[in-house]
Amino acid sequence: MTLKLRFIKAINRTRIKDIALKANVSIGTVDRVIHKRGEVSEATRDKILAIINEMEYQPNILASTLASKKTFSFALLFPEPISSESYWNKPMIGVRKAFQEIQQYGVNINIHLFKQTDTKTFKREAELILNNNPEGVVLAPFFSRESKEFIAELKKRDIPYVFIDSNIKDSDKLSYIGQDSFQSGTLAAKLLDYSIPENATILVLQFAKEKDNMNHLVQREKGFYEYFNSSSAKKELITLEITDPTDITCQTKITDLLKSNAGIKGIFVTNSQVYLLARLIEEANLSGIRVIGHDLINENIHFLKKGIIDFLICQRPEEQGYRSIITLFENLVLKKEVNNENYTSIDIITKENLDYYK
Amino acid sequence: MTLKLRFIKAINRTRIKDIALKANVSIGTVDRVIHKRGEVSEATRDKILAIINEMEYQPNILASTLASKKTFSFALLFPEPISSESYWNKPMIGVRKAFQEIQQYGVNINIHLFKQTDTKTFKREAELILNNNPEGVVLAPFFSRESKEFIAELKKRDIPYVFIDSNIKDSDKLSYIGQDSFQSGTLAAKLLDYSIPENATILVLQFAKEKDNMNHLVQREKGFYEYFNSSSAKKELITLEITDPTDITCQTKITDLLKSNAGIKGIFVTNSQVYLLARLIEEANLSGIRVIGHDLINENIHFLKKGIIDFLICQRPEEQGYRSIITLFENLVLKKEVNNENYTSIDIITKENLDYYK
DNA sequence: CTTAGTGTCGTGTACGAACACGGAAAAAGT
DNA sequence: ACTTTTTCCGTGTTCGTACACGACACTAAG
Repeated sequence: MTLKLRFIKAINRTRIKDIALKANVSIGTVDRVIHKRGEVSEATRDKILAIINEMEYQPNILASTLASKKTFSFALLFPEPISSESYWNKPMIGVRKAFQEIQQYGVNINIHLFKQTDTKTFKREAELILNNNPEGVVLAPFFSRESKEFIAELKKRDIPYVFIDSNIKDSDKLSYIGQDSFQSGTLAAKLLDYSIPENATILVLQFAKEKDNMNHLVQREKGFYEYFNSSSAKKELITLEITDPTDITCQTKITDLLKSNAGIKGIFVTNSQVYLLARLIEEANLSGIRVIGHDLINENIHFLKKGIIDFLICQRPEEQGYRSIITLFENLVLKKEVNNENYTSIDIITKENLDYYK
Repeated sequence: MTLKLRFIKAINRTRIKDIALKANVSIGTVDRVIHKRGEVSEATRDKILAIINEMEYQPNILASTLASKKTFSFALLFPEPISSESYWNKPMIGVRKAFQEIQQYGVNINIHLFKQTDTKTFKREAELILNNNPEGVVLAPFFSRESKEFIAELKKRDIPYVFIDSNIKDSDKLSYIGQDSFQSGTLAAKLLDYSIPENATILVLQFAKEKDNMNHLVQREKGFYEYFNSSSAKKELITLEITDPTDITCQTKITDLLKSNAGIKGIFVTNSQVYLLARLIEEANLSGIRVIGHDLINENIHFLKKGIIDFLICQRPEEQGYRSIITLFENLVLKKEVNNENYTSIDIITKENLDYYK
């Protein structure tokens, strides 16, 4: 049995000439119709359009971008990574990969970084971007108010923008690339619920220092509680907020709680700093506690392999970076329709499947 | 703060002319060197190569494929899907997506399907492929002996081939795209181990009728047992092989076992037909049993949503199909190096994160 | 010394689309 | 009726690369 996918190139090759011939006009005229450059009488335009339609003509993008000297400039507005191990390095990897693939098409990418603790740097970089007048923008709308000002200006200039990591509703965005934090919280809840005995206690740990994605943390927590509210699972929940996880008094506070309350069989850390907790557990030599946290960063991987962290819930930051650029590319260069919302998968990672998420 | 990714197009534009000028030769000569077409004296060739190297010249693939009238023909050799819901439809989706993206580059894809129950159809289709003399081949080496004959011939003709779904070791393949079945079994074991109380019993169900991926099933089972052998988990395991899951006597056999043995708190089905078991559980109105199976097919999704199936372990068949084609493309058209082994991630899917795996 | 053969290399055209330029025809102004 | 403006359309060149064709020099055979 043999199937074939229909192949266009050979047909496409002299397509425009064919159209011109059929319509009894010159190639230039067909050209003007395709590019909506006016300067064509309605009668001939309609005739040509009909023929184009009938022949199912599709332009050859290779030749098109080759001939048009037009170059596209994309701007990126990301938080500056705190360290070389930090979360925001990962989307950048995807961005670079995307760049490698599409630079042939004349796409240029300018990267702008702002400090997560300083709205002024955000404003300054946003203005720099506007000065460059790029064809498209990818931004992490970290500061809500400043982001809204920025996208208002982008909208005025008809520059499409893609949100990454967090979303702003009702904003005429081209697309949103990111994860559903609420569901990721619910998922964490289910895993913990399944993993520990009935009537055990769960500790929810909120490390609040790293302001990275504040909104996400809240959503995750909400999702987590929502699971236990709406299910029949009998678990007791304790919440603990640690403002400075590197502070020793805070650390002993956690250790003391764990030692004094033997009923705690599961711990949920709402952000990527679960490795700090894992370190405490290791030092205190505690066992029998299921630990779940977020993000595939090296410190976490270390404790996942050791078996101290049981589950990591991850988004795919590299893929998000990649997709954000590709989305702009598809819309602007290839002139395709793109999805308005693009949730990346919520991955569950354990020691066993870790190797296959790289 | 502003970073820039280096942008090549503007430089590339007149690159070849520059090289020709610097080497004091004609464009045609530079051309011959780049395409290794001989016909160039060693002295000039070395001189040109040095300059090319120094200038870090990279050809513009757009222009290249545009100019070369060469078309690439890829052949696919897949098992025929048993039904429209069957597993082997999914890689095809990815193949079609890849085709959409790369047909611009002059790539044509011929799809050949064989019957999973009939080695003769495999041989016949393999021969049809050889007659077409394609530039590259993607195959699922379903029948070991026949596959080896086939790839021996491909090797003789210097046609690169990519394995999908299962692998043949030491075969000079261009790449393998698929999952690690053993690890997926280990992962299933861990999830079940975590999800049920100590000292409970686990039932391993082997539906053997669908011969789909026999080797995979064995590997999965091995991985599953390996987990319990090497860990301190105290669980009793029962294995049951069902030759015909649609047969009523077999079905009652399962139901009776579950009813009589209340210690069974977890069930592992080694293939995608876990929905058959779920149906039985629903009909018998049993509860408190954790069920884990494989593959994101519609029937399984149905019971996952209902909460009867707790976990599905999935490979990404669409991505596998997509990647297999893209790998050939990158190697043959873009002349890139490609990975020799390409394990796709082993995803854990629950009711909670289901929506983000599409 | 001529001629055929071989090894080198330069020139010209093509791939499919984009767009500038300028010419012809039609419409508007004087 | 003649000029000017506007509308419409054909021609020619370009993008960066591939490759056919033929030119030229050099060697070996006659």
